[in-house]
Amino acid sequence: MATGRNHRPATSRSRGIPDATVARLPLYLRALTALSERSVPTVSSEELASAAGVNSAKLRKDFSYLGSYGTRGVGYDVEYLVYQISRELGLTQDWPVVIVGIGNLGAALANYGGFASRGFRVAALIDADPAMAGKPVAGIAVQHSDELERVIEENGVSIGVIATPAASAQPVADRLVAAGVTSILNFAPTVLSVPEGVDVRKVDLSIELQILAFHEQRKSGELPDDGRAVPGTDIGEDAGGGVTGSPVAPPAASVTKRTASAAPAATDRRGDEPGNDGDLPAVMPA
Amino acid sequence: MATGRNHRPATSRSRGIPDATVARLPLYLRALTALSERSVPTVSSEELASAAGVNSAKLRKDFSYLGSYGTRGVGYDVEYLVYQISRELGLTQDWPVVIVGIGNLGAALANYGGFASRGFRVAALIDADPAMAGKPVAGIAVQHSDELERVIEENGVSIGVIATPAASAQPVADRLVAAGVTSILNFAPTVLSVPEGVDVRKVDLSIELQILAFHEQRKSGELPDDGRAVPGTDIGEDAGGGVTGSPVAPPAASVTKRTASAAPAATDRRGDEPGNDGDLPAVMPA
DNA sequence: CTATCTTTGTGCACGCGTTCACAAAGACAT
DNA sequence: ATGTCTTTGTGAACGCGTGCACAAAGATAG
Ligand SMILES: NC(=O)c1ccc[n+]([C@@H]2O[C@H](COP(=O)([O-])OP(=O)(O)OC[C@H]3O[C@@H](n4cnc5c(N)ncnc54)[C@H](O)[C@@H]3O)[C@@H](O)[C@H]2O)c1
Ligand SMILES: NC(=O)c1ccc[n+]([C@@H]2O[C@H](COP(=O)([O-])OP(=O)(O)OC[C@H]3O[C@@H](n4cnc5c(N)ncnc54)[C@H](O)[C@@H]3O)[C@@H](O)[C@H]2O)c1
Repeated sequence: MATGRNHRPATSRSRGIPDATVARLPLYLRALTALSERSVPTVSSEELASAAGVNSAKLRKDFSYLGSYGTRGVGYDVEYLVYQISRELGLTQDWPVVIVGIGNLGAALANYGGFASRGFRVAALIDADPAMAGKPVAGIAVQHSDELERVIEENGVSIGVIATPAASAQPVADRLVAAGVTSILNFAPTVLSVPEGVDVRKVDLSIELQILAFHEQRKSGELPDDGRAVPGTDIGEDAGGGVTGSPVAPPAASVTKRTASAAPAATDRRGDEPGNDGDLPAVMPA
Repeated sequence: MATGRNHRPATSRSRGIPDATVARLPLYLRALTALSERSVPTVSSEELASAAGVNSAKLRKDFSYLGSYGTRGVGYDVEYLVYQISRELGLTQDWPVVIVGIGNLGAALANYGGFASRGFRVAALIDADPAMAGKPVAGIAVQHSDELERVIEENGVSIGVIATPAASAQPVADRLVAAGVTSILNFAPTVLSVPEGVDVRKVDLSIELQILAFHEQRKSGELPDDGRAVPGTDIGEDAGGGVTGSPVAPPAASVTKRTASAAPAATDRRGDEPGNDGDLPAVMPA
């Protein structure tokens, strides 16, 4: 999921390419680029789908939204398809990008080669720390936040990347938008509020890990139901596991007659067995 | 959101929580944690939904999968909900994690505080470069790849993070899986092939930017070649981004009578309008 | 030109996810 | 108790995305 979006007609897609398809185009493009470098002239939907890690029917349907670029009995012309997808994604033009917040992550992003190779050009690196100003990162001198608006306007930047601490993300986003940016890639763990017409996509490592943890818990616990899954991973016993600290207070009655509703909660759970309300020592958040 | 699903029969979710909901739980948890720190006792679905950037009806339905933890006429008990969601996500236990590939990105990840704050503990940092061995990154000494299997087994690691170059990703994934890892977060731009039962989530900056570029292109009104102009979105934008270079080579008839189909492609495109922002997952299962 | 084989393009059905809308639960006042 | 007001929990409708299955297009061989 991308962002904390709120605007969205929902029934607005009257002609465009489905969002799900757009999200896969870069995947196909990557696979096609690899084929192109090996001078492979054509590929079947089956081969390409396999390389991209998707279902071949899905791939064909995706391409059908772009038009009929394949040849029955043969497959797709690699070079031609690379061009068509690039064009559709808007990669046939140069996209200047600004990265705001040149800390650990921002610096890594600035050094990332995947930028330039796809038509994205780092127009500027911005940081609020005066001590950073002038320092070269990835061959580009970091500029102070004061330069933000000027840089955006002078370079016609429409895409901004936020890699500042969470607390600064919204203010930075506001400035980016005010200066003309209409697309933001946010790495800070916060929900950004932006005006209609501005796209925000977010990348949150913490969320990804939590999703993995959820599934991991099911695997080890083996109980699909309500979960008081128990540790003891399948693999070699976990020494490190176990209860460490106890940042979070156990359920317990914190307010009102919560105590009552804690047990009765079993009344609604679908197929699960009652009497659980499992209470394990809590370890976590902050 | 969570769209492309591959393994995980989808139907196997039996009485489980929908994937889309699982993906949002961390979002709710973050918002709730913030409220908790401000000692707010209860929240209504409306308030919390707003803080998490989602629709209130969706939030209520999401919570309904966990059970009936709200009180009509009042809302949800913050502390209680924090605990329930943490438990459901498996955050009440400690998850040791290994990061493989301590380069620009790997080092940034190692320094990321969002790890520990959610119950994830960096058990080890692994890199193939002998020169890196022993060097401390984020307070932890980097270990050579040879130690990979031992570290995983000794710590009962079940979650691995790959931050190596694309070419090394698959081999690293194979070793992780062979050693017992069953969940992988992949930052390398490659499709990983893993056995059934192993979850892989990927984060690809390049793909995110390309998706943004797609929408950005629509906003600026011109659909190169085949498509004609589209009504401007809203924000009086300045066609941001001056067209500079042309990263991608033009079509050119490379095979057969391709030249003909270039124009006729207009036959299928219907009319559409922009405005929609795909809320697809920034990260998809792979 | 006809037959056969390959692979695309897509109609169709199905299931997940989103959203609306409202009955009912409970808080609170009288 | 009874009534009013607030907010949850969820039934139901709907749209999107997925994947099957196959007719048709085109290549290729005879
Ligand atoms: N490091 C990671 O792997 C990682 C992973 C996921 C998310 N994040 C998130 O990314 C963000 C950055 O992480 P980091 O590890 O690089 O942090 P960091 O502290 O190393 O860097 C933050 C940088 O932002 C600058 N900054 C602060 N306020 C600013 C402002 N208003 N304008 C411009 N610059 C400003 C600071 O000077 C600093 O250089 C954080 O929100 C973090 O939660 C980081
Ligand atoms: N830097 C970014 O912002 C960014 C963004 C998106 C994706 N990525 C991807 O993340 C990966 C890492 O990027 P980076 O900028 O940190 O690269 P990098 O070259 O700085 O670091 C890669 C590290 O991996 C190590 N390595 C190589 N092969 C290995 C192996 N087989 N086992 C263990 N370690 C090995 C190298 O020694 C090096 O330290 C790349 O695949 C890149 O495409 C990076």
